[in-house]
Order: sequence, then structure tokens, then C-alpha cells
Amino acid sequence: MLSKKTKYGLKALTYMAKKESKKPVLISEIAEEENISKKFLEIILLQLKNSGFLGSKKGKGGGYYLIREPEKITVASLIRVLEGPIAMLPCVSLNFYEKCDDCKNEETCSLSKLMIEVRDSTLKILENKSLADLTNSTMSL
Amino acid sequence: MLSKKTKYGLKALTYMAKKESKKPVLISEIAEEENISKKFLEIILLQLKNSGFLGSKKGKGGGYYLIREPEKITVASLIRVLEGPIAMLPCVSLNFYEKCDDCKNEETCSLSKLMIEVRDSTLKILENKSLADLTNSTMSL
DNA sequence: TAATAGTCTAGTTAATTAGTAGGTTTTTAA
DNA sequence: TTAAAAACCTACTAATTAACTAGACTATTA
Repeated sequence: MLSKKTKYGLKALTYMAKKESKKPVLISEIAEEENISKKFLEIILLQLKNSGFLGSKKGKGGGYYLIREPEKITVASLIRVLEGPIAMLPCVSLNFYEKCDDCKNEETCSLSKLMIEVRDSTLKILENKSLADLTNSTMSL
Repeated sequence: MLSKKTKYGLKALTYMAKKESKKPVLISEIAEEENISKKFLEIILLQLKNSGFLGSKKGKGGGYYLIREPEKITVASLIRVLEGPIAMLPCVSLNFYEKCDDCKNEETCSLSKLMIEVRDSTLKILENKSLADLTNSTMSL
């Protein structure tokens, strides 16, 4: 399951991507429109800024804005920043690999092959879906 | 990510399914072979018993045994019992559905369609993979 | 220079995870 | 019939994470 942080982050970015104008968007506006705690959203957007997805401007007329084009931002990359691993087990994660301390040898582990299969089918979707895809509600399945 | 409980449970059941004889298997044997804390494994196997996957026998010569044939037990059903929802969001879970309290309407939620897609591709794998599939290490991908 | 709006520090509360300790009950075999 | 075996039950615990909250600080702009 995705944490609320990840969910809120994705919703906030989608909200920003939907806006035509390039003007900075207020945290408070997003918080209100998407029913997210403003203080919590502050933390999330700051993290997305520090990860290179967002830029910000302080003071009046300030806010957050997308640095890259929505088409160039995959959902997979956002989940990795907000949530961490996408795989179901650390030992089959591509970006957050961790060795199993209980497995005798990973090659013969009964679970790892299955979990690699699940990981790949999930990545096939998430790597090919961009923020731009989230903005149009008539997204093809 | 799957919890260790789920991972241990799947590994323990796989270990049991691998055995040819129908004789009960000791918790302590599984714990030792799979490097799982025995006390923790007790809890897990008891839960699998209460969920109808395992039977047990007390006393000497006792232990746990599979009630159904490994071919008839899907990995999806095991994960649901041990872990809970397979979906990435409660609002797209088939077996553990929960309404989003922040979404204005679920139909137009940008995330839900994507998460349904991920859910379905994961289920396609996990519903069609049985305990028996986990026992042969030459499982086809 | 005052209002605006992001940033930083430092918490809190509740839930979950991953166990541990130790005793009880049931069954089997000597 | 009794002792050992092995599951079962009750009740903790420690560590981590999730989901926030409060309040002060800093930069910008009208």
C-alpha cells in the first residue's frame, strides 16, 4: 500500500500539472482543493523540491511550480522518491536493493522469481505513465 | 513492500509443500531451515491455520500440515490473509475496499484508474500462481 | 515596511512491526 | 500412567514509521 504522503504528493503534482499557466501554485490552494493537511503538504512539496521535481518562489506571488514537463516525469520516479521501493521485497528491488538475511541463496529462493515478475509488470505500467497521463481523466486502460 | 510476516509465511508454506510425505512438519524445523524466529513463526502458522490453510496436530509426531493441495492455493489468497490488501490504494482494493476521505469523487480521481491498472496486472500474476508453482525453482517467467 | 508565502526545527500521537517470555493443553509412546 | 513432545495462549516490549502539528524564521514583492 502507498502511504498517504505518496498519494498526496501524486495528487498535488497532478493538480499542478493540470493548470495551464506556469505561475507558481500556493501550498494552501492545493491543500484546500485536494483536502490535504497544509502542514503535511508543506513537507511533501519540499521533499519534491529537494528531489528536483519542483521549484519554488517565496513571498507574494510565490508558490511551487513544476521544473520539468509533465510528459517527462514518470509516476515510477515519483513513487520512488515519495514512497521508496516499488518491488514487494527488498531483495528484488532495482533501486533499493537489500540482501535477504534469512535466505540461504537468493538464486534458489522460491519467492524471488515470482516477486521479480510482479515487479516487472508493475514497472511496465508505472514507468510508462507520466504526470501528463494523470491529468486527463479519460486515460486509456 | 510485503512484511516479514508475509514473507515468512510464504516461505514456510513453500517448505511444507515441498515435502513429499504428508506427515506434520515441526514449527522448529521450518524455523531452523528457513532462518525464521520460532516464536514469530508460531504466530504466523497459527494464523494460517485459523484461516483454513493449515491443520495441526499436538503432541509427539505432531506439527502443521497443508489442508488443501498446493495446486489449489493461490499466492494471492495467502498474501490477502497474511498481509491484507494487494492494491496500492484502499479505494481500489477488491477485498479490502475503503473510501477515500480526501477524494471529491472517486470516478474522476486521477490516481484510481492507474492504480486499478496496477492492481489488475499484479492480480493476473498472483491469482494464477499457486503454492505448487513456488516449490519448483525452475518456474517459468 | 507590511503582508505574503515558503523553510526550518522540533516536537506529538497512534499504529504497526517484529518480535520475546513463559506458561498451558493435548497427544503419544515408553 | 507418566514423561516428553509440540502446538497453543496470554501478555508483554522495543523500535520504527506514519501522519501529522506548532511556531518561529527567511525571502520576496507591492
